[in-house]
Amino acid sequence: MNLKELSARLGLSQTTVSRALNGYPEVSEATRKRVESAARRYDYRPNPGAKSLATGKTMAIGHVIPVSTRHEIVNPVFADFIAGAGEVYARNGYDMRLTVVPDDDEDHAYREIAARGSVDGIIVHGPRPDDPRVKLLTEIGLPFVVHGRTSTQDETINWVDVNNRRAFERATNFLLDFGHRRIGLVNGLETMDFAMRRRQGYCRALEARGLALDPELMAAEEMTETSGYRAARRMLAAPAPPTAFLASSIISAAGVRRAITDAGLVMGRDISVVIHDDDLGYMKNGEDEPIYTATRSSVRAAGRLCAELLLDIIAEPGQNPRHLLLDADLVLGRSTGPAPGGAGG
Amino acid sequence: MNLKELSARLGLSQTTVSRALNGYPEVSEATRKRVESAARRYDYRPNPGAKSLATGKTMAIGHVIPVSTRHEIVNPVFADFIAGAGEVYARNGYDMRLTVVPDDDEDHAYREIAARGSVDGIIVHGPRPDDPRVKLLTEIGLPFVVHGRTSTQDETINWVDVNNRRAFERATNFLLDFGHRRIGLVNGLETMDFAMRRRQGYCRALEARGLALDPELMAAEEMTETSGYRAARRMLAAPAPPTAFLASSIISAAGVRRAITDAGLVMGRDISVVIHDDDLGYMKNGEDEPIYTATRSSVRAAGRLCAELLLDIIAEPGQNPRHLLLDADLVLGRSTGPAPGGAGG
DNA sequence: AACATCAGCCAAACCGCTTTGGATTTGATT
DNA sequence: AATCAAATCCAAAGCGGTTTGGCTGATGTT
Repeated sequence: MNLKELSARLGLSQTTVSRALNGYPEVSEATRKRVESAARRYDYRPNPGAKSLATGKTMAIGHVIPVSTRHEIVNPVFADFIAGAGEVYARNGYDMRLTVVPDDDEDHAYREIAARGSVDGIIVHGPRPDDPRVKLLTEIGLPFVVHGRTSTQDETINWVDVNNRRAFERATNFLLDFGHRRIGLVNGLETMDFAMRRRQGYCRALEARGLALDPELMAAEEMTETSGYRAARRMLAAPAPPTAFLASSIISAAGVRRAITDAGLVMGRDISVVIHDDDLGYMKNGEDEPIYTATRSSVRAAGRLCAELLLDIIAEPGQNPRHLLLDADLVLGRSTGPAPGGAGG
Repeated sequence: MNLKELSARLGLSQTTVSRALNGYPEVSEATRKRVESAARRYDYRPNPGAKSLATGKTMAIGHVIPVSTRHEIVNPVFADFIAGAGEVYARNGYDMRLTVVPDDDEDHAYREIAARGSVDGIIVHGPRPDDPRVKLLTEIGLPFVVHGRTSTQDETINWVDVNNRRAFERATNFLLDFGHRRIGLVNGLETMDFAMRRRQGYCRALEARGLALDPELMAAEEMTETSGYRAARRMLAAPAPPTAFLASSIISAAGVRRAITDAGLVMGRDISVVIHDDDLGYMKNGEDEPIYTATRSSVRAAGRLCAELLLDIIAEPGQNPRHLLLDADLVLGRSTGPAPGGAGG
């Protein structure tokens, strides 16, 4: 069923039917009711291609999902982020368009998407410090929101981010207060902006207490169980092993935990662990009481916020850039305790 | 840059330029070269809306991602599945369109997608036994491939599935051969077709040896760490605890493992664990040597196969229904051993 | 009664592409 | 030289919507 048929059946012009359905005032309430009920009866849906051609809007948002070229993995937070964003799109009649791309080819993918003009806006995932995609999209003039930040051009663009530095500074201070002096950082790849900030928070807390930074206690790898395991095992095997770990995700924390168990230690008693918890649906940090002490910030909520912000920008262009800096909660779990034989807080 | 401008610049008609770019023979090689180089120079891309309007094809595939209404979780295998399918789409110039939907509203979502006609085909996720979506899509005539099976209409439709029954039957036999007699099944929700088949495989193996089925040893919940933990803890606390577990995913296995550790037992020594391993990129089952003994089948590969099959069907309609039944590998890890004090295999 | 106003509707143009049905030119054939 | 076929190219008609610029008839004003 298309517009032509529908209007023929109604004995009306296409103009009137289109206007009736799109809420224009030049149509009497009586006819509008009649048109709407007919549209429902015949299950009429405007063809999206035709509509986009006529209006210039595609009612679609593009997401580019980078796949790590090195390890063929796609970041597991995407599932939750997408779920959050998808909710918002569904509520607003928007479509989500996904492109899966090796992470060394992202620029090309964005350029491609922009040139084809098949979306009204883009959400940028996994920004690097000083990310070239930002300049690209700004030049093109395609509305976009960055999930995370890019360090340099922050003022001029729209983004939603967790206050990663603050979160890790707090987590580190928490451990320091417990008397821990050697804290192992099991971070994500520090080519990612968020991982860089987390390390900054960690370092800042240590330096504020006049503690030296030990490169042996800082790992930066993909956030997988295996990487977490390897990093923690290496640190634990060193002459001066850490008494606590700070892990960048609940998944790498699983590896950290395995290394701890392997070493014959008990988490929460012999050794403390604090994680950053993205509050993933399928990887909850416990139920009522958290398993791990954590800095927590829901990535699904971030997805929602990014999508809402983007739709808002599309609806009302020309606003000043907007930023949402979310603070992570510090939740207490059973994975932390005083440093064994430590000096105390 | 659109066709009209491009052809004006070239001093050719839109017809000729369009034909040159789409590989039609009615155009001399010389002009084709000229057109192609101009298209490249001006970075011309045909407008997808216009193209789809003119051709009737959208060059897009729809995926509906159900979100559990009960626990707000989206199945973590999607990330990998989508990565696999996305590769194939990218190679073939197709777009992926995602819709995120509460899992009690999926039918409506499919109907909506079909009515709007914004995709050339659909991949059906998470089929239930005798799933109504299959009938719906068949009626509508939209090409589709099911990831998994629906038990009843299997012969008439296209699907890609792992031989789940066989996999779990083999896994159970493996444990039985080791002398285990009480094996706890930590399954996914058995409203899912794949989970049902897994239980069937488990039961069949037990019955083949004349062993009674104990409902206390069968759990069927969402495949989260927490659910796995709860199920395993309950079973371990029972009067006659299991000496082995069969877990439906590496994530619920993490919970099983936590319950085992909590009970003061050592996995692989005191108690055995076999898992089904979807070979998720961010949740690898070890590196060289698997952590868990597992039935392994890459969900990412399944995504690739589903997409390839669907594109094939779209390109050549009217073929007989095609089925791909993938066999899972049984890989040996360090999580299994003989039943303690058991009768031996 | 003459005129302006306005609500309600419509015909036709347009969005950017593909494709049908010629038109023109070229080269070979007789 | 006349004829025919093949090779190239083009104008125009869709595809299914939205939107511009009228047109008509009823109402209100003077």
